[in-house]
Amino acid sequence: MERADAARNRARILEAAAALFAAEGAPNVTMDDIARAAGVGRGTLYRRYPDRASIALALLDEHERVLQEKLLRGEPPLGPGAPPAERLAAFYSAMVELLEDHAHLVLGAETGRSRFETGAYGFWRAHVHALVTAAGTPAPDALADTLLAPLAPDLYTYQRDRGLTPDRITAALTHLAKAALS
Amino acid sequence: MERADAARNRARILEAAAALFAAEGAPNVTMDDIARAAGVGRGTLYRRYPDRASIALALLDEHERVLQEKLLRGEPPLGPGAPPAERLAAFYSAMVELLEDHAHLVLGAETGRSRFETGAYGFWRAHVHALVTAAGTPAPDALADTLLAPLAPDLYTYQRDRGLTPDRITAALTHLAKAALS
DNA sequence: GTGCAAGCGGACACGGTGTCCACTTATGGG
DNA sequence: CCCATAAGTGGACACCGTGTCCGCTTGCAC
Repeated sequence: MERADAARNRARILEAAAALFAAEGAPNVTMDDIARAAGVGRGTLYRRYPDRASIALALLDEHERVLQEKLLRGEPPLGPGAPPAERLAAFYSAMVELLEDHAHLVLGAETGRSRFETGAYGFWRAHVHALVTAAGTPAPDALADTLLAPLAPDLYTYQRDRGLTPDRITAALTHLAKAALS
Repeated sequence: MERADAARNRARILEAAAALFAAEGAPNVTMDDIARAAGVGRGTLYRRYPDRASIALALLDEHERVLQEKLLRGEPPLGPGAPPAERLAAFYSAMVELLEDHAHLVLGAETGRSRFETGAYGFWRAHVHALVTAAGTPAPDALADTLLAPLAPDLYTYQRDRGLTPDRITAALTHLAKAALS
């Protein structure tokens, strides 16, 4: 059971972190900043979240769960029922939305390889792997990662900064999905 | 004009850095390590290379130039003359070879977004963009980045660590190339 | 009200980065 | 051949972020 003050502090930490990530960009926010903004000590912060990535993960968790639920049990084409190529295209489109809303705040903290170690990546990977296998393409193991690569938060923010619109990125991904799983 | 001792130190720095990157993995090597191994002071090191990424870049430069030359003026299918889909597949294959030889040593230093800021990425991007445009696909701007994403060094080392072989990765990329630019 | 464990927070040590400046040395002109 | 000079050198230093540790506080159950 969690003590009341602990719960309150957890909420304050997440709230403060979300605000700071949004204002400064996740990589520019230090653990110290977060602790100070939340009005807690460093020790308290580290007790729950050993690093920035785990805070980002906690902030993302809810949004990811919603999408995961839709993939497993939602309506086609996102959920089961549609042909693999269309399910992949729908997944891409949903992920672009998710990135558009949250990449600049949060995903920036998942720098480099740590991205692949998260549970979320495992889920996306399993989903795409199933689609790829259903479509009967060669080397499904490798192809699943390959098809997830364009969703790297780093790449997305880079593309957005270069002036590409979400629509245009989605268009490219839709073409890719249809072509790769035909 | 560069003084003789400066040239000698530059060579020693690059040699020491290459050895350390190979032995310890690029992210685990500090600037101090490199300076000590090269037998120069920190100031000397920083004078030429302000960070690890610039050292990695210098080490990669030669290999990248060779491939770039082949893309511009080499034999088909890598060079001009073959259909876009086959040129892209050949490019993927060559990049996998390059990653296999050097990713674990060097590309690890190009962490996160800095990858996109390098001249090399610009070159790959222009090349793929030309192929994509020639193939007449929609949203060529976005698609060029999308098709380069699977070559991220982070992803490559992750796939290799998970047991995927270069052959298998190349197979997935070949399928992707043929499918995307048909 | 009281005992106590969970929670708290700031002080601390560590390690890496990047800067700065007094010293050294190669180089080219006299 | 030697000297003036500017490029080059190297290590000391200050700064910053991280993560840990431990004495104190506080909520909770009885």
